[in-house]
Amino acid sequence: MLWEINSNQPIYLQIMERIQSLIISGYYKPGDRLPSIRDFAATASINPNTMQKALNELEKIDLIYTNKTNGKFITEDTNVIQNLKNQISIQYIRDFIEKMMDIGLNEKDIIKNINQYIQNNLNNE
Amino acid sequence: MLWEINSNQPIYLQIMERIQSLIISGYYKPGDRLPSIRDFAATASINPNTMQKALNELEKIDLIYTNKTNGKFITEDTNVIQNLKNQISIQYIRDFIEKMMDIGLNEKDIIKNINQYIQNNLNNE
DNA sequence: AATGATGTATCAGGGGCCTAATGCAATGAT
DNA sequence: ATCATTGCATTAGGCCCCTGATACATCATT
Repeated sequence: MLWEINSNQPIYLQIMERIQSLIISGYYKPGDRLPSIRDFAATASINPNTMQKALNELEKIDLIYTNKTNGKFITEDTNVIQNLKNQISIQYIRDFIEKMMDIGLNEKDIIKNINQYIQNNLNNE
Repeated sequence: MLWEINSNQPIYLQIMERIQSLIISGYYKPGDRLPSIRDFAATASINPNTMQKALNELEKIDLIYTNKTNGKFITEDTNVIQNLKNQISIQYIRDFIEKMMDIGLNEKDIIKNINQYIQNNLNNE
């Protein structure tokens, strides 16, 4: 698993989004136990305090919960996960289209370009 | 013109990308003179130092140039602009697809979702 | 009962970003 | 010549982020 850190955004937000994706994609399943903060931080090569901050963000939106001193676990409410997945995907699309239109491309350009990109780069099957 | 500032990324980078889009989209044309740093900063409601930092970034990639004490101007090399536009659009597509796949969507999902979004939200003509 | 693992909290130091306030050199306009 | 404009540079202060170190309470295990 990769934990690439880009310098232009707070690390704790990048980690937050990364783990969020792992949950939404199903890599981590409802009820799964996350690694301990210390282990998790070591794996991601960041400070435990920073990892804690990232996990707190995920707890704020009910994606994970804490079981006393047993650790942190993925929510068992699949609706929370599915709703977030829908919301995030729409947000990604919205941001993407906005950026593309900002540089002067219209709907047709966008559709054409992305189809072309996928044809050229992703159909390796 | 809107100058929305988001808190999770350095302001000078957001301003840099914003002006870059204005050039790429053709709002600012080759040879156009930009507002003075002081005026530009006031318009965007940021500090002149921050605006200067943003403009320096644009100058680094030869998108603008400085004419002594006359001000800063858009490059007259249309190739630089066109190449950057191509590069940026590919980068946006790449980042978008990566994020979408990170949350568990495949190529077909992506194409389907974005087509659906455009159908529902952008065809107001 | 003792130990280890876990979450949680705090403190100090450093770095980057942003603002505010100045100052300076060069150029164009008057 | 004088003045305003412009780019450019510097300094100081504040804020947030990140790290490193440390400490504490709780729970499960032994």
